[in-house]
Amino acid sequence: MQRATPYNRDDALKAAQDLFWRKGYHATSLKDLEAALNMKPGSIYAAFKSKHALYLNCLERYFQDAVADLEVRMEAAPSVLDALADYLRAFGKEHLASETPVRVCMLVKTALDATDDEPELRERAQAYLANMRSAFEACFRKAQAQGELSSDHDPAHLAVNLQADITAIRIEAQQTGGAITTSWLANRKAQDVLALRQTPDQ
Amino acid sequence: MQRATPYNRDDALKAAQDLFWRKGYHATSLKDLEAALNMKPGSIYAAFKSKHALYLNCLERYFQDAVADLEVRMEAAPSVLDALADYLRAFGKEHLASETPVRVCMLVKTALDATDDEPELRERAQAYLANMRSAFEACFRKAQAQGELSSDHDPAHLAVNLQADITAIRIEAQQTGGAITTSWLANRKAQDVLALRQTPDQ
DNA sequence: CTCACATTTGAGTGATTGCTCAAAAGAATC
DNA sequence: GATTCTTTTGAGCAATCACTCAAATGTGAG
Repeated sequence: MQRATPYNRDDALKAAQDLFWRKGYHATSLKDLEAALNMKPGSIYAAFKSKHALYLNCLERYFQDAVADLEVRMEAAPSVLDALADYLRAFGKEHLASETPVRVCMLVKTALDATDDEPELRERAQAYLANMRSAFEACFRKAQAQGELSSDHDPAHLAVNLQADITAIRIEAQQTGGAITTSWLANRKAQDVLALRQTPDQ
Repeated sequence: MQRATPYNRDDALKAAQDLFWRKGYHATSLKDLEAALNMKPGSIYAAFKSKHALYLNCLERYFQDAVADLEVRMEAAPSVLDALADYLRAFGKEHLASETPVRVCMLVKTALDATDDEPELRERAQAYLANMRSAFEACFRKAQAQGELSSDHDPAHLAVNLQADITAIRIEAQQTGGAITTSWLANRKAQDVLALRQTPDQ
């Protein structure tokens, strides 16, 4: 009986997240996970307790990555609206083979896929999505504070709209596999964001 | 051994479609189907051959209903753009308990949920979605023919955008269960459609 | 009523599901 | 090197999966 090198928790979570993201909760079997994590069932359960708990762990990881990505983008950009427009356009870009292809947000996919048998999956996904929405709302508030966005607009509403546009672009991206229609759609939605900018002192 | 009354194929398909639509392909077991269709496994397989084939049958049914619904709406409306705007707003309306609640389009859900193990499900769903997109494109062409829409716009692009907006509204509707944010979003996207209308003889 | 046919039945198929646990293997301490 | 502790192993668990088929039951023709 040979022993594998002790598992690396972060590598395992990353692999599990990618697998769950691609196949969804129900279609992913423990056999699949064993292969992806290179771990035997006993090790998986010792480390993550259950398939359910492992999924929740991956979901949280995904969410935190998403929040971090948005924060980095916002800090680096001088203009909020430009940053959001770039954010949208990024989903429309064809990705190289080495990168992760653009897929539907794992939070959205989870919320859609979860059945009444696992209410916790849906609830957590929706909670994370609400959190992301608040982050977008904060972006628009910042744009207002910087005089880039008229105070006539409701940041909460704009956040709803932005999240909807992102979801739509990503669905288009996943289904077409990065065709030109996706980049066109992303550009169009990005223009909608930029059109919010108020012409100064008019 | 008692015998049930012979099954009604259309009723059974309707029940199966609703169940598949709600739970998705993987999460729906034959036990679930037996209960929903009130049929024993043998009868189900005699009538529909397999779970896979039954799902494809339901998907086609769903698609044909969707096409028929759009056609009815377009025939009844004097203005194409008004009809499309109404179409969008309809997804934002809170539905009464007796009606089917607004859910994510079954075609989209199928395309997202399908794994590489069942490529046919994904392919068929995407083919139906492409067909719907063509129908939207035809609507915009009709609007151009009627002078309601400037010929500057590309109907194919507008169709992509419209389909994206519909998907986004329905996702919002399903997740919030028909909250006011959904109707707000639907109204906003409807306004985008109406904004395409060219002011005559300007 | 009798017989031939069509349809439903439901126990049961092998395969797979998520998951467990006693034993084996390495690491750490003395 | 002996002992203790931690971690991995993988055969195997009960339950469920999609699915089958011989027998039971209804239906229609003569």
